[in-house]
Amino acid sequence: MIKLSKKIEYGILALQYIAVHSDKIVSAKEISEQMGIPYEFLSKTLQQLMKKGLIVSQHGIKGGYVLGKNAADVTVKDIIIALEGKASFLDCFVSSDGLICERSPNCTIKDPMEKLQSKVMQVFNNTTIAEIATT
Amino acid sequence: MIKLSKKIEYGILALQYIAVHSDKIVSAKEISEQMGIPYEFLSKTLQQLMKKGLIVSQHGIKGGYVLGKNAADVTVKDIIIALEGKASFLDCFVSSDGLICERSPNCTIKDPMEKLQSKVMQVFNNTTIAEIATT
DNA sequence: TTAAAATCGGATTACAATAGTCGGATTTAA
DNA sequence: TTAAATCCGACTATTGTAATCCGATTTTAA
Ligand code: FES
Ligand code: FES
Repeated sequence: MIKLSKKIEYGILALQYIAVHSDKIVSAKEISEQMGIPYEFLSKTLQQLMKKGLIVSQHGIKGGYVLGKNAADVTVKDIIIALEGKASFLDCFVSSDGLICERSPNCTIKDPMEKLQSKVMQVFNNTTIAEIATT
Repeated sequence: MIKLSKKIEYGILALQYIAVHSDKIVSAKEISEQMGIPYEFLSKTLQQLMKKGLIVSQHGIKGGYVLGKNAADVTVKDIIIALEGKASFLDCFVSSDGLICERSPNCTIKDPMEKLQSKVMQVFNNTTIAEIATT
């Protein structure tokens, strides 16, 4: 299905929460409770976002997370890539890893599908956490 | 993952093939062989498209499929809905079935996400089989 | 110095969706 | 009457998602 995964959903909710409460450090526990997200799963998601630099972590008691970059510079596409590694519609369109579809040489839908994909990615790339946090 | 399912991929490939060969009736077997799609799975997919009127079937020997409507009037969104029932990003955004997300009453991402979704759906709705078949 | 509260991270499990298969019934042209 | 096709339900296999478990490490503060 053309559906955003729970992980993406949680990631957006968390980033939005962190952006809204940018005056303090927020813990995974706080986000989990306030947003109704399973704690362990959320922790994993936050750790991934941290590794990609979207948020910065503070260890130890009184620790938690703050944004790693300006909310206006974090797009939904960034979040998807941070949490799922890539954002592409068809496996054969991921040119980076050496995947070659058996239809590839003379595929009849490749070009139009790539166009479609790039249009959708533009949409994802034009929606930022700042927008989501203020709307 | 934000990925089109094989079923959608096969559906697009098949519809495009049928559109290109609109001078004749094409069988599931022909599409299967020409496009490299598992026959049984493709058959199921074609039957679904038939039920939704995107293609018309002809029983018996010398049977097969032709388009059920003008190729310019069949969008990628139509195909997704025909094969997966709906096209939506988050379960809580499917207002038709009575799903209510526990965050729903005062959800902080609902509005911006709905906007995002409608933009993406516009893209899907602006790409037709006619375009895919001729590009 | 010690305890508490937090992040970190690997491994594992449970569940759901996708992808594909099988067997048989029905239709239709030759 | 036979062959080639659609039709249809049930089934299986595989993958991906979602969630959990357990322990280690870091840091603050009493
Ligand atoms: S290249 Fe794989 S379907 Fe076109
Ligand atoms: S209504 Fe479900 S996440 Fe917003």
